[in-house]
Amino acid sequence: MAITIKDVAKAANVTPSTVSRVIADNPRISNKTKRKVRQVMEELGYQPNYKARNLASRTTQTIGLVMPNSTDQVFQNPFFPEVIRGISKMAHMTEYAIQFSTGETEEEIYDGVVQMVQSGRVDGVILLYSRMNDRVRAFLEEKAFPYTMIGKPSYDVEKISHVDNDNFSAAKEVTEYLLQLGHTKIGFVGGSTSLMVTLDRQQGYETALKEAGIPICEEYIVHEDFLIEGGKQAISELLSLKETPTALVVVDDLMAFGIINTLEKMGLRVPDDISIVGFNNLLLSEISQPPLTTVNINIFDLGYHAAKNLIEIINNPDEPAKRIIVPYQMTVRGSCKKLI
Amino acid sequence: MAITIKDVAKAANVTPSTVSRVIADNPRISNKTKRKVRQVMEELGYQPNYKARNLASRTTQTIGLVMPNSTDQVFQNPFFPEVIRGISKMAHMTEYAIQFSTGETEEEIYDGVVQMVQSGRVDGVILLYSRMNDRVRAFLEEKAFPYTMIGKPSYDVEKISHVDNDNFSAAKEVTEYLLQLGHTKIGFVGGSTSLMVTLDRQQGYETALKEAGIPICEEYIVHEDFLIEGGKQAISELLSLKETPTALVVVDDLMAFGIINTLEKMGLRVPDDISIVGFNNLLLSEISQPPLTTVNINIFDLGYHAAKNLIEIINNPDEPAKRIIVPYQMTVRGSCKKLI
DNA sequence: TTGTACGCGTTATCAG
DNA sequence: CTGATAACGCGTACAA
Repeated sequence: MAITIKDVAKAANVTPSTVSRVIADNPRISNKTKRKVRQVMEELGYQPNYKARNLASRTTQTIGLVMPNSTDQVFQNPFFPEVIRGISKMAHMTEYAIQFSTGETEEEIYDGVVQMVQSGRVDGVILLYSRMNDRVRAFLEEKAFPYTMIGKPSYDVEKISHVDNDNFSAAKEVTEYLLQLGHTKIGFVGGSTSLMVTLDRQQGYETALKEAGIPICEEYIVHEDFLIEGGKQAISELLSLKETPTALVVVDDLMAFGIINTLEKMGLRVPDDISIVGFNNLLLSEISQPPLTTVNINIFDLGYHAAKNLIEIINNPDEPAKRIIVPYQMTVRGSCKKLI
Repeated sequence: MAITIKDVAKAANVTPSTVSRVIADNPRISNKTKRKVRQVMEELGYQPNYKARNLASRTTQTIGLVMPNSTDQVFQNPFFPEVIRGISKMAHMTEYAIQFSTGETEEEIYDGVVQMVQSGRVDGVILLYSRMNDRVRAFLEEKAFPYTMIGKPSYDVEKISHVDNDNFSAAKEVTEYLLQLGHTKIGFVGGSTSLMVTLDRQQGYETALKEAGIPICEEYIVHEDFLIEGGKQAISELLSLKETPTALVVVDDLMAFGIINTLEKMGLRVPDDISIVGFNNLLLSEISQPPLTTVNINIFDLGYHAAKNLIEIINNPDEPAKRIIVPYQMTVRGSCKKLI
């Protein structure tokens, strides 16, 4: 049996409650007592028992992470390790533990979150995505359980704290960049249309075209659920058009890789035959062939601020919702070329 | 206040202990009572409180995951999402939760694990790596705390359950493949020499050469801690030799990408000027230019079996240690060429 | 500034 | 088969 608060109390000639107060650094305990108790704790190698602590204090000091479903390849995106690294950083600083939702299908994940929340395994939850008609979010909302998300909420944007990039502006900016290079036949390759990030970027893309007086061509806009495979699929659709685009805005670097690969198999070259802009700035984007012009969305910061946000919500449930916009940087490399 | 076991007991006209037994599906409770209690639980929407449950039962039903330190880029390796997916699968099936160690530096991680273990946040731990002189392992060992690891233990191989590939044979096989293609000047690019996976693969490489009667050239063996950056570094070292190798065995696909990128910048082509074999078979390896010949190590299975292993250990601490070897497949693609 | 007494929601032990 | 009763280890009003 590990050593408990009672053992410490006995050894320090005080009562358990005093020890408890020392742990909490209660100001009403004399420094002398604190010193003595702490010394005893040190000597005995005492570690508070979280199971008991949590029961008594009704908190867990842990935050739950919810991923999109892992059956699709989304999960293999280096995006996730990187957000988690950001979350982990903040969690460590604030002494929160991190718990993962398990489950592969949407159904399983939903059940997992319900379980996690109802049984009191976590104090709050971060959704690592934002999509329309999300049952998980609906559940959290209904329970009024503390949560935040990475991405723009699909409704009640003002009512819930979240962390996001300005995806509209980012997409508009890259599209304008392609316009400046002389491209007018610009395509857009998005992910699932239920993801907010797809919608925002598409709007930015469309707005840039409109402002340039270029009509939007529906055929130039395709959506794919998977990343690498989706990229392959997308480009074959686009190339089957009578007038093929000369440039593409692609919402994920992995998707862009899929596209570039397919193009090369067909004997087409990037950027000579077609220009491509991606999003995310993965480690690989710099060394790919050609190096990818992309938008660095600062994934680490997204995670870091999401964790910070959530912890604030947990500690202060009645504060107004906060929206954190993490800046992005367009990173010009070698996958775009002036149209001659 | 959520609804507790007492509420259920009252509504079902039984005592809390009976309800508890129904939850545990105790065989000594009559089916009639079980049915009644279960119905009441349903009606009231009762969910067991894990905080209390864990305190009373002295377990947590959660397993802890320990990563190598995240300051290096290792963490951006798609390897991790994939192992975690495997672990998550098994965890979900067995109703275990997953907790993550936080912390960036080795020191922080160590402290995090100590905390996790001492305060009773987890029932067992999976080390997602295996290295020499690992303080974390030493700690677990000393505490006799249930744990398993992915990779070969650096000592007491027979005494601890673990999940691994046969990295020796895999490396030997790919080296032999290069020999068959006519290469004799074959280099080896490994990760940190403190990682068991590096050592095993290096031995496989060396054994293949020895068996072919080719002397091992120390200069052809380089080690780098980082992945992509390391690849860049490694290749510039190798190219500075008077006699440069014509083929390389590289322990990680990401490293291979770094190498290929650097070569291309220098005007050298893979596989025309130099052949390369990687390890891991990431999603990207298939679509990279050229597509990478690599070893598929079945990362998902590694995670899946590690979780299974750990749970068995937790439930049966005295069983002998088990070693699970996950099969690998060499996947020939386009990054190797016959030497003329 | 410290001690007392009780509660947190379950499980486990011992009767019956 | 079921019911009391006592842990599990800690936090916290209330009292002193």
